[in-house]
Amino acid sequence: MSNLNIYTKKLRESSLRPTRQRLKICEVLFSPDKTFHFTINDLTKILEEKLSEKISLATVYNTVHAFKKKGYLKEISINSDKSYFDTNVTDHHHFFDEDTNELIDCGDKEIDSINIKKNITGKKIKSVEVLIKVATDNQNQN
Amino acid sequence: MSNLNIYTKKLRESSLRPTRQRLKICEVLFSPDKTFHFTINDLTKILEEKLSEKISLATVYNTVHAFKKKGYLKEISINSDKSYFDTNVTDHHHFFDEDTNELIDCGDKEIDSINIKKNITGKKIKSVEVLIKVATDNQNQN
DNA sequence: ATTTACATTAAAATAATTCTAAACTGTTGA
DNA sequence: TCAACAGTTTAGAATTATTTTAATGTAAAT
Ligand SMILES: [Mn+2]
Ligand SMILES: [Mn+2]
Ligand SMILES: [Zn+2]
Ligand SMILES: [Zn+2]
Repeated sequence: MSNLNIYTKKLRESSLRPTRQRLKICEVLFSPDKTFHFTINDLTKILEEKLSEKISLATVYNTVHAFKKKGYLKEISINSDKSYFDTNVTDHHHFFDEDTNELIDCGDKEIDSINIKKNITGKKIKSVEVLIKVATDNQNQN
Repeated sequence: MSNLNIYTKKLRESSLRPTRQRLKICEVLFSPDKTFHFTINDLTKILEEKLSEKISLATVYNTVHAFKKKGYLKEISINSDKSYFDTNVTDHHHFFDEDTNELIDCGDKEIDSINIKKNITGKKIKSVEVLIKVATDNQNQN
């Protein structure tokens, strides 16, 4: 199946029509051979570079959220003013480099599986994420 | 030592003078026998209820951030528009109830200790946090 | 008591995100 | 084929959390 068909399928499955703008977003998100992390701002900058015509912020937000809802993108929990997204939607954890504000994958094999002994009555576990914050070892003396 | 002296000490150690407003914030944060989670908005509402005089939002933000920097408060990573803080500054993990937007502690004993087999060269681990998102088991059919 | 440094505050600024409403385009069925 | 409809794009406005500003007030040092 051609990339274009793959993108169209993903869009249709997300209840979105395959428009010019959305196909361009797909190309940026899903054609690289490596998965990656991005903010809406990152994605918009990449799109502006690759694209002759402008693409509106609202369209980027809408499309990313639709993909997230469908499970084609994942949002990462970080205390930050902006949201981070991940094209790697498999279960995995993250390092967050506080110096560079960069997310780094931590595969399932690099961390022992999390065993939770408590449960919340009436509630089901939707996700379990480990976030490991790292920084250069400056002994941060207040 | 009286509560008042404890608050004054915490403030001084955070390089803050013990003013009327800040002592009130301390009372709300540090007098309950149980630790709790809050947003700036929560805290402001509590203060408004307890207080005759108004306290400015800027003061709440400044004081909370100073306490966080000193380690008297902890910020919790959640994908949300607002920041969550915790008066429990010991190492522990969290459940986040997506229905109610409520944080629930998950003590160290309720989760096996996290063993990380990977490290980032030149970087030191600052924190390891597990966030378990839960929700009522509605089978969320897109 | 006077001086100084720090604090409080209302209001403005900033920044991420969402909403609005008008113009546009893909899709469908007559 | 093509009108009609439903969904889409967009610029800009609105919203919301947070930070900054700058004028005024207060704690602490002398
Ligand atoms: Mn923040
Ligand atoms: Mn968000
Ligand atoms: Zn990742
Ligand atoms: Zn907690």
